[in-house]
Amino acid sequence: MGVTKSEIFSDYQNKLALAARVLGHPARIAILQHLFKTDSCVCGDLVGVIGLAQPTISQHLKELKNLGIIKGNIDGTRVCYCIDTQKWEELKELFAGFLDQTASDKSCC
Amino acid sequence: MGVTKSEIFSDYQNKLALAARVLGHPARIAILQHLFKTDSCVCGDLVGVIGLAQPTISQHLKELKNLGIIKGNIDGTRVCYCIDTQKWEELKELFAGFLDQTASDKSCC
DNA sequence: AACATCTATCGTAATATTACAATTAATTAA
DNA sequence: TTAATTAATTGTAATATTACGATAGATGTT
Repeated sequence: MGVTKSEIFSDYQNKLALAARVLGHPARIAILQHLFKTDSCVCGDLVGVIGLAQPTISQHLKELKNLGIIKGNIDGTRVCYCIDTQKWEELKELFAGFLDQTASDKSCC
Repeated sequence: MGVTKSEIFSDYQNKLALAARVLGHPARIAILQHLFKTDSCVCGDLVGVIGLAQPTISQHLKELKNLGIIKGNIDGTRVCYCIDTQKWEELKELFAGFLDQTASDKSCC
């Protein structure tokens, strides 16, 4: 065990959970915040800004890239990352659709 | 290692990541959807609705309760769960504040 | 070419998560 | 009281995640 039984859930449930899981680490939140803050794309200086080793940052960037919300551009020996605004909007809609649910007052608690 | 270095991140970053992590499992998404859908609070029939064993559901409910977004009410031998609407609004605001960020067009990618 | 710089990947250790069987605890029903 | 019902807890196995040292690969510099 220890493995999520994705097959018993809907595509929507899996998709939303996957996206939430990617946001579920402070380093990835910090990376995204930094990418939003700096107008120019950020490269390896994320390692300096956030206090984690280079391979760790690289690993987090990979997960963000896999989700699709950031893009990487090779620029010499450097790699320049930025938000994929299209995908970010999709992410926003995905979460909004879920979070906008409202509970009925018929609740027993 | 394998342990998140929470101490190097801000309270906001940790708080948001923690909340996202709780949403980061399809069973918990399914539980929340079911609680929203059924007007009356749901009890152990979550075990029937979702295809997981009772202790597993109980464990997921515990995490949702820890985050504060659901409440449990003891009703005989049963426990009745529902959304904590106040906390749900706070969660919505937390995510909205983060997701509403927009990237500048000065991006290099 | 030789060296420096930057990032990705590999390997691995420590820890966390997921799932469930078995059990316990609490309440209701007989 | 005894039995039945329901949910939480405990224990544990399988897997995933996090972090980083070491290394490789790619590009730029001298």
